[in-house]
Amino acid sequence: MTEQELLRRESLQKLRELGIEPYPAEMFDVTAHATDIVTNYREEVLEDGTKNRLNYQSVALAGRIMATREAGKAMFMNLQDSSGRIQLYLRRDDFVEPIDGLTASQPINKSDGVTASHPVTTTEAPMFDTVIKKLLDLGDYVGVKGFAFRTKTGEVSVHVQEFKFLAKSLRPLPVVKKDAEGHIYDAFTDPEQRYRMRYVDLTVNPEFKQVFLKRSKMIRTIRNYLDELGMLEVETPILQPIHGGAAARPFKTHHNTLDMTLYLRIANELYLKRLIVAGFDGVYEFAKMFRNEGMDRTHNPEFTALEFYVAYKDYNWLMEVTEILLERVARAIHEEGASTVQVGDHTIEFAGPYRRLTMFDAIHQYTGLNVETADEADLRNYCRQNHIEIDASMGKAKLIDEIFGEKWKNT
RNA sequence: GAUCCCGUAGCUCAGUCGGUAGAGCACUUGACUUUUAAUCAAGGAGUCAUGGGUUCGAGUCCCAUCGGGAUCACCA
Repeated sequence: MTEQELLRRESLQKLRELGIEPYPAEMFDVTAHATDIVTNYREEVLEDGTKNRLNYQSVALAGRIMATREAGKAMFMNLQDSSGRIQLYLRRDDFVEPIDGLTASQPINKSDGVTASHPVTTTEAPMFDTVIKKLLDLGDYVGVKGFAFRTKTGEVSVHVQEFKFLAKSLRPLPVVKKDAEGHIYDAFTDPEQRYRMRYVDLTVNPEFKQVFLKRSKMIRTIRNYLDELGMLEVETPILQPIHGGAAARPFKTHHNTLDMTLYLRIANELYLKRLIVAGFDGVYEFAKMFRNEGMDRTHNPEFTALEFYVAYKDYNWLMEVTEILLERVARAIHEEGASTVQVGDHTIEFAGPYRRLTMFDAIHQYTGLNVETADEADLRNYCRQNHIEIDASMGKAKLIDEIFGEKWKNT
């Protein structure tokens, strides 16, 4: 264990000795979220200059402590909950109640110069001095109760009156800091770490939650549309005795009771088609597929695919459905319902109608090659000249497919 | 699968010509009652991915292995 992990276990132990449960089982009733308060907090300035706080005067928030700043007998923290971050303000004077088992720390001997505006108390504040200042670590889950206000530097904050541990964090979190100009320090950027420890990535880079939210919206939009078209959502076998429906290397496993080899599906196509044969007019499935092949950022050994199959329709119908589906998905992931998506320097318009052309026309238009009049030898020649890999087994149709794949899909 | 690059403190990184292992943040101790990359003072923290080689001496040079990244090929 690292030094920090040992220290955190020590603070855990000390909390328990003080009778403070670091992992309470009872519910903490959350009544507000960080972003709502920051966005909607209101206050008015009265004629005599005093401020009147208008809302969020009794709130309870829960989240993780991501940063602390000590300022003498006050303390600032950043609390991060599912909505975002908000600053907490804690004052020593608010935590003067004794704690069983925690006796006299050093008396405060700075009481000589007490001023009226800052009534420094000589009372002990064990909750503040020991528990919050010493035994709290970055990353701890806490619940706080208090009221919203605006600090003199203008930041909407929560003045904490009650502080409770909800779950002590035993491992240090990468600390990402951002300065006033937006420069990011100590960013958690290692792609390996980010992919394998998504829970850490999402904690310290919460903006990536957007990816999860958008994915969920996309799936829900597709599901709603296909349901609207009268299709039935189904689930088909993942463990298959014969891995059909695609050409890919499968993961292999063994069923003990049946004593037989099974494969994780590489496709669900054949089972969906059987359901059409069985009499359903339309079926679809969001299906995890498993392919035991080379992987990179865009090729996951377990990836999710959507397939749908319908009876009595044709490709014209499918083109229309595809247009509508893609446009709906594009609009769904934008707050303002935009149908365009920015990819690098390109803006892609997902709203239909899309240009429609045949495979032959597409090839002709983008390569000048007329595959309709060309014979097999012509096609082979073209492939050789354009460095398209082919082999002797390929016939005319396959050669056209290869040319299309190389020249059109990449355009 | 091919080529190139990377692996040093919890995090992000520096480390010159081969000569005692460095910085910021995080952590520990202390000061500070509206701070915000808080600040100030002091301190602790490392099997330099692993194994081998060259050398008086290797984080540094060479070889191998492992892990990762980028590009290309293939696939979705």
